[in-house]
Amino acid sequence: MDTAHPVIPPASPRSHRHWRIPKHSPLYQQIKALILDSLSEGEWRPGQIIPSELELAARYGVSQGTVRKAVDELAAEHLLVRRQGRGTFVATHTERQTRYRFLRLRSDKTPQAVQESTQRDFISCEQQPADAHVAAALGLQHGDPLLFTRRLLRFDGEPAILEDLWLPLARFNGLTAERLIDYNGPMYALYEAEFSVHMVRAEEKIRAILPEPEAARLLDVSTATPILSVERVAYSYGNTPMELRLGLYRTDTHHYHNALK
Amino acid sequence: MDTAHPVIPPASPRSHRHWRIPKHSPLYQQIKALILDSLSEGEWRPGQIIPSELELAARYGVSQGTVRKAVDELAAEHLLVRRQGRGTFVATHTERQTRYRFLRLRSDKTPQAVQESTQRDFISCEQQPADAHVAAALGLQHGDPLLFTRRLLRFDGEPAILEDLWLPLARFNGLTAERLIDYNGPMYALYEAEFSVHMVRAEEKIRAILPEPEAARLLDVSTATPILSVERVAYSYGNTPMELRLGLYRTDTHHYHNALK
DNA sequence: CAGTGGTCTAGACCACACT
DNA sequence: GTGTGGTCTAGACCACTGC
Repeated sequence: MDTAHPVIPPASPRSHRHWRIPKHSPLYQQIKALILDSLSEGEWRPGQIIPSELELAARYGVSQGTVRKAVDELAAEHLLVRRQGRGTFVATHTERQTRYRFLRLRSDKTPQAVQESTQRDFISCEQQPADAHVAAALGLQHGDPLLFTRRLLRFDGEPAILEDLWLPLARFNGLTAERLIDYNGPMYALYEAEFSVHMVRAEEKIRAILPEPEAARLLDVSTATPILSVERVAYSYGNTPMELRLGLYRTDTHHYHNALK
Repeated sequence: MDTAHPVIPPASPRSHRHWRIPKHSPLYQQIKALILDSLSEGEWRPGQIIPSELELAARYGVSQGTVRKAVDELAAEHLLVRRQGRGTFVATHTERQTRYRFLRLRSDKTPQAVQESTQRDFISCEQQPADAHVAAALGLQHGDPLLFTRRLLRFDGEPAILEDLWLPLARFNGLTAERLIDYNGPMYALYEAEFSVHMVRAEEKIRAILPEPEAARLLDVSTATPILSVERVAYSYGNTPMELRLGLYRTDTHHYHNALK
């Protein structure tokens, strides 16, 4: 087996080590970092199975327990998914369970369940240069090419979210407006399937605002109806910002649900 | 040593076990539940040290590794805090790090840091019977006695939050209005110090609203300024709801920050 | 120095899934 | 049955804290 990323000297694996481990960081953290590298470099793609714990242990020249601790943490961070008896898989946003992981808007009537019938209407979808604000949020240069999209999301037919979305074209290989136009589904699933981009985490800034006339019209409310403004930056593996969203949420019929831990 | 909660027969600890473990749930989960019991029964109070891993292992008749896994999970859930070389402690809301764990409002100017200078003005503080809404949220009977409090929080002198708060008197032993009136600090710290009530988690419903004239006046905004409405139920150890809050957050100068993982 | 949590290993066995 | 992750144990050593 090719030891692609030797943490440690090529290494008699079986016997106790008597040479010093370079005590920079714990071994399992180094293993975690190596697995993360393989993820961000695309060695294992979203949805795919990764090598078994014993294989990884052999590959990195450490014990199964050490690999286990590394994988445990990556699973806790939702980067990997363990399935007993089957193996360990690269996490996805496509499964039922994780499909709407970042969507916090709930209906006032059925506060428990996640939205079932979601309808998406594209309002516009075009290439744009980055203005100062978007460039700052996404770590780009002023004027860098973006794909801009505006969509209206309806829950059970009722307008619920008006969402603007900016994607840096340089980070989505082969993305075009046409590609998105007739896609109807969660964006994060598309990113994974078409561009091997997996969103790991996101940060939101939430405010109460009054909508512009155009937004009010689309959301089917008056301009005097307060609206929740949700600005989100989503990050991929290396803490690289990949997407900026500005969502306008109707909270007269819905609410934003947050669990504090 | 008194084995107060024997998971398993009193137990020859040293030799390998050959009797069957009743495979209801993993051993470490049972240990976790026992530790949780000791926490909710007050055997170890907030801030106090709990027995060492080896002591717990002896007490429950399991290996150190099993105790470790149980404690690891409780630490991940912020119920315990591990300190290398010192011991394991019952988590508190009083430490610098965890002081404002549930407060998500950030200044637009200094989005990173947590609020430094917070001033609290009590507006009212009185006993009340529970109405239908509060009773439902806190799992009480209609009419059960509550302590109601309204406070205005200022950040750097500027009004930022107007907060209503309901506490079930039956669950706060010896709580009186007088006790709160001249207290100036985070509520959760007071609950721990005075009533041994530790908040473990909370759930929030967030909406955009227009404020009533009275609220607008106190927050020093017009009644046409949209305000963030944050309804929070906070839970103690046994998922017991202990507190209902209704916060009105100014988001013209601040924003609600949320990290999605 | 002794005592604590933190890391690492090795090996046994269990529970589950696929074939 | 074989192979996977999940649990449990035992023991060695490391890193930190406080006496």
